Amino acid sequence: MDRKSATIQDVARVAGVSTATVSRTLSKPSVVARTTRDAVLKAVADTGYRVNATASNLRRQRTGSVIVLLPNLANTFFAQILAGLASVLTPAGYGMLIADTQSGPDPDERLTHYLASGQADGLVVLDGTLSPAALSMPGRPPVVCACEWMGDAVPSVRVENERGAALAVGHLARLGHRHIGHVTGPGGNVLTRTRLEGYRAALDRLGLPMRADWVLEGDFTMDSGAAAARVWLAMEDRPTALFLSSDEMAVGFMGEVQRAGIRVPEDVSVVGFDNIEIARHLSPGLTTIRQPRTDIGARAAELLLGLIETGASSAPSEVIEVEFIRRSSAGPPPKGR
Amino acid sequence: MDRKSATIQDVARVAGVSTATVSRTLSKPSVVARTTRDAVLKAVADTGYRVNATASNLRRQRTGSVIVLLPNLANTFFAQILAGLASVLTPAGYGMLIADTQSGPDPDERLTHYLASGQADGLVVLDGTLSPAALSMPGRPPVVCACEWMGDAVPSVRVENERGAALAVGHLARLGHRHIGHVTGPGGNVLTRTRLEGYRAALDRLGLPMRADWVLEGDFTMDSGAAAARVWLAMEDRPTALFLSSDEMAVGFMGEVQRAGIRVPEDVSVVGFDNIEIARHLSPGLTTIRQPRTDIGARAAELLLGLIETGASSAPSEVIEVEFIRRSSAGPPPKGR
DNA sequence: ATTCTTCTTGTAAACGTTTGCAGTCTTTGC
DNA sequence: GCAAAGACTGCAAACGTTTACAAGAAGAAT
Repeated sequence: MDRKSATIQDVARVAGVSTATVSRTLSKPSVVARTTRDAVLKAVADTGYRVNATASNLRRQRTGSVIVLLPNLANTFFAQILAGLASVLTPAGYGMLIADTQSGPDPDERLTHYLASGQADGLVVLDGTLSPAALSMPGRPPVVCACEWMGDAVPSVRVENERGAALAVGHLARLGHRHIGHVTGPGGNVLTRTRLEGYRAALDRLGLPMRADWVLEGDFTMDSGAAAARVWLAMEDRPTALFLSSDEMAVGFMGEVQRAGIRVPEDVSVVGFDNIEIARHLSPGLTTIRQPRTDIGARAAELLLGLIETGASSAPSEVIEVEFIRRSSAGPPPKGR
Repeated sequence: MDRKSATIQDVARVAGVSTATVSRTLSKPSVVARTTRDAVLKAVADTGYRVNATASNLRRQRTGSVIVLLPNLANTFFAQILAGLASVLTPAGYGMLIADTQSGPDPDERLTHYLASGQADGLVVLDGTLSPAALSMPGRPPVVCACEWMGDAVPSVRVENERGAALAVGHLARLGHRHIGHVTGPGGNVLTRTRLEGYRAALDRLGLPMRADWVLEGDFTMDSGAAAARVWLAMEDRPTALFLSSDEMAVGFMGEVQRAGIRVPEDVSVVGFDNIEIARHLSPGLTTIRQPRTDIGARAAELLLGLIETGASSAPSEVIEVEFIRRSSAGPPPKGR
């Protein structure tokens, strides 16, 4: 193998054919004759030729990569979705460019920037707080949302958020709880709204009261879970169980109340959402709603590749099933409640 | 703005200059006259021109991206390093391609593949189990290791692992522990070796016994921490304190012993390594050694960019400070020990 | 006035592919 | 035996930049 890697010209020379034939052998082998095909493949092997992706992309007017826009890379949740995305994109020959929407000043502007920059053949948006308005640009590359979503303009892959919330509340009710609180995600987030709605609807169906002061505002982070715990601790009339809109918040909540001497689930029951890896390693194990994050990523990638190949700009969204995971953080309410 | 984005030709025409001048205005403005420069910049603004990275890369014989090889994307630890890498690479105009070494069959082969593929201007390796032999290829792009390292052939960014271990053991000893165990990382890993060595040396300096059966084998995961806990629970003569080579293992360990009714730190003291986000949210808060992961990523990226720009193939490695974080998972040993 | 710098700009040749078009050579149908 | 169809292959023109080289203009030095 040479210092400089072989080009298609080298292969053509060695095989005694034109570069066109080499290119065709590699991209659509069916159109080239058996014997020449073999000769070319041998020459490819001999020279150690690898197609230069940059040149190929330039000629084919594509970039060979997709951009993933996410709010925060340093978050388990997104990392696993990334893994799912990568599992599809890499084999398909697409690179995955990561962009953190939080690091810059104006997230919306960054979205517009990436759409216009022509740096990518498609975008995956994991940050539902971005404004759909930015997407009105003509001739923009296809976009897919994963987990969160932005109206109906953009195809998305999401889970059954309402049903997840209903499962959580139903489990608590079945254990005997009649005072069930909720800790939400950040305001304005679709997940926040949908899960809150699921919680509300489930209480309604079960004939249980929903008290406004039992709905605490969080933002999906552990810190906000801990903050909610402090609010809960200070309450006069505490709910005996809480459904938290994310496992991270549940972790923060449990840690904080436990450090205050409260026992879970004897004194308070907790149900989370996500089933992050740590959930089963806590003490007690965290009862939660599983979202298959790797699958979500993989499906989103497939959806996007479909859009890219067909040139279509819209596609049906997908909803993936959630699963109730029973562990030990939720139990019967304390006596007398 | 047109449907098809403007090319350098369009800008040249609008500004009434040649494409060469446009290119120069954008890359080294100093060589073009003030007045023409302004005209070009105005034309750029008017046409909404953005340079086509693919064409630019082809001409400049580079790819504009670096590949990050990591063992497991779905891991908090790496995600945060990625964030650090991205914070430097993105502003510098480099894309970041993620490759999971575990997903394929032979990790070493994948390293070789990426080195030879010419898909990237440089590589960041986060998986120290790869073999340095793969790097002997001539004319390969520069490589930098982060966290882990591979002999002296490859420049790396790492933390003071031995000192970290010594801090952990020192703290436990100061609390009065004389029976200090250790849970290691996976065999063959440099971090495993170095931290084990730090643990051993610290015990030695303190005149404390080191018993082979108190050194348990783990692999940095929560599961392996839980497994170590089961081994510890079954011991006749248990150490009163453990230093675990990663926080994830400490989480797994604490959860498992707590579920068995053991209290931390009253019955057993625990110190981890990494200071992952959850450490302060556990109950009790996890005492640990902080590694600044975002910094590690950022430094590694800078090191790599340096190598790429200068064309050098080696550079001095960097060692970043660790910090002892005292929380509540380590306390005095039980009476009588 | 002539030659030499110093600045600034344009010309045109790459970079390594892919692909429409046209040409050659077989094969087939009549 | 000839025309038509089919199967392969090569030619050459893109794709959108960057940059070595040359050339022109304007001032400086002789």
